Amino acid sequence: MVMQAERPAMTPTTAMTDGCCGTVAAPTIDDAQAREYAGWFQALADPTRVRILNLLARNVEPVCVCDIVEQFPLKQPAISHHLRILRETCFVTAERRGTFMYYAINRACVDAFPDAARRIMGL
Amino acid sequence: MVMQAERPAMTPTTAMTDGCCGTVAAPTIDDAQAREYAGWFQALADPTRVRILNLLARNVEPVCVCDIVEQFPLKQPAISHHLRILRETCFVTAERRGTFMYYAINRACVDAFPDAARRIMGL
DNA sequence: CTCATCTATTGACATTCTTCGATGTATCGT
DNA sequence: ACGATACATCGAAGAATGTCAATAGATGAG
Repeated sequence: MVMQAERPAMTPTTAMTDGCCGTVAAPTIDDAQAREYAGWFQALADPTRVRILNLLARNVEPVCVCDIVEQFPLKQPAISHHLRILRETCFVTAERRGTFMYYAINRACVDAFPDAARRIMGL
Repeated sequence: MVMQAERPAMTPTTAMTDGCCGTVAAPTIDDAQAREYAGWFQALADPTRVRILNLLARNVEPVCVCDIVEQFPLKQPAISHHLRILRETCFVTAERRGTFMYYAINRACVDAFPDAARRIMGL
């Protein structure tokens, strides 16, 4: 007969669940919430979107698409695509002025961002 | 002859660059740094990884892979894959104890995370 | 050494993402 | 109404990602 390898003891924590070889605190984030957070991170998981958001953060006044396109080596449809993703995750807002679309950072959403990090990683 | 549409005036900001129709502050994050930040966000852009990180954050003591596998509806190779991504982005650390691998949150890296958000979005 | 256990890696497959060119839509000026 | 400009959307190609089954590597017991 072969013995199961012994695991060192662990200090107790709250909200325990039985593990295959010990006792471990389960995650506090359910799958739905994890998907939401992952979606937010996903929106920032592209260098172009990071830089677009940084550009908008540095401009108090909204910025039009043509001005954004000029700052990147990408064509207008690609920039528009990235702006849409940032809009759909509420990181930026869009506003029409004549034929121009003006994008601005959405402080309400961006300021709430660190809370997610805190809830996930317990910062 | 067709006139170019007029754009409303914008308030001056620092570090100006000429835009197609106005003046806009350029991003302060270069492409290399944006790629690094995007890589960090990419590592968190999956619900399973978010929950794994949350699980590890809630356990002061390192947790072995089998205990992690038990908390998710995924097979061990998939969990191992996610752990590797979290390890390569320095969010977690790994340590061997016998045949078991123990994973723990990497506070040094996680605590530095909000700084990135601040640098990008000027929080 | 040999076997059993725990974890990592590989290969394959489906899905999603990024980008582009082409086209559609909205708005303004004439 | 017409044409021009600014932006969004569509369709497609190539790359990257997530998952599993199968396999390989590492470690400890006997």
